[in-house]
Amino acid sequence: MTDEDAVDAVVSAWARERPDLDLTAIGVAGRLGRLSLVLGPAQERVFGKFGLQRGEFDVLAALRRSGKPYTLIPSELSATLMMSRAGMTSRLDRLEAAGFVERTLDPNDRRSFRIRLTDRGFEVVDAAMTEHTANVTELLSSLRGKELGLLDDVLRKLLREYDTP
Amino acid sequence: MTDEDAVDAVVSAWARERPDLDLTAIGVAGRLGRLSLVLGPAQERVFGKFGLQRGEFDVLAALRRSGKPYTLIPSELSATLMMSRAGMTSRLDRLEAAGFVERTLDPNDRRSFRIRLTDRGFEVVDAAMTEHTANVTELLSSLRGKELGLLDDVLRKLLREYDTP
DNA sequence: GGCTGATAGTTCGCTGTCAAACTATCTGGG
DNA sequence: CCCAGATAGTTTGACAGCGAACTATCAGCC
Repeated sequence: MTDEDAVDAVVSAWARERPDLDLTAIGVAGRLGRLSLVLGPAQERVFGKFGLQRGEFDVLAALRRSGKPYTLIPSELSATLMMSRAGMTSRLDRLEAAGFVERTLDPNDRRSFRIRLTDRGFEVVDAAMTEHTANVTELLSSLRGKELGLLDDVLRKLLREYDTP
Repeated sequence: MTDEDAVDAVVSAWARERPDLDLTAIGVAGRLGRLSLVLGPAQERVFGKFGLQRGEFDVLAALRRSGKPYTLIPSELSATLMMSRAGMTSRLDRLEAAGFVERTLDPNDRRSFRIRLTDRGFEVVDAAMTEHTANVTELLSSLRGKELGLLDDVLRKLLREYDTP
């Protein structure tokens, strides 16, 4: 025993104070929250090495994996990255100032732009992605093969509720 | 088939563009991130009904579940909630202004304070916790009994790496 | 064809958090 | 005892993100 972690301590404290509640789900939610609180900074450290923050990497990554010509529209970006358009504007400002993306006019829709990855952006995001992948693999390495797949399945099932309602 | 979700699409796009990478872990990390991006706001909605935001609820909850006399020290709070002390100062300012906590002097250490839940704070956090618990149970309700336990086990194993190094 | 509503992006004001600098207090070694 | 370093909390300055208001453009309907 003494295998109690921080979340177990929280749950058992609640069980003592609020025996009327069913806390089964609270423990899982607590672990999920705590995990992203730990995993987030652990990933940001890698991005920081390339002068990027998480959100900026996400933009470059979306452009990179879209394939040639590495071009997307701001509203596509803000939708797939689940953030506000206002936030996307300032992210793109930063990325453009850093020389990682270019804004060019969209001939079909003069309200919009085309965001294109520059050569410099391409190089940075590829290098960052290589290291990010290795880092995440390492971060999850305590799960042996089958467990990782199991976790993936459960998370997929959970996400299905929200991604495609 | 056609059971591809947003994360699958991201992973297969990466697989096409970067066949040199082992993307096994990226999918899991993506799902984890996306899940908290969805679950976060879903929980905040409940807290908002009580005039609280997530972080403020966390403080009140920590005080509440600590049991009588519902009193903790700021540095304890910032440590268990994994946030900076500067941030805790302003959270406590807000909570004190709202009448949910009180700052009283610590007779043993004049650098420090005792943060105590007021009666009003007690009522609010108890009501919020009741609803929060029901909400989280609902949010995770797509997982049938065994799966929930399974997820919990895997997350616990993963967290053990970081919580107690 | 021109008006109405929807859409794309930006600007503005606000807020929560952080890191670093600062003050006050405690503590342990000499 | 006292001084150096650690510790508790706050203040300050900076920043990313959000929602709402705004401008410009598109689309479709009569």
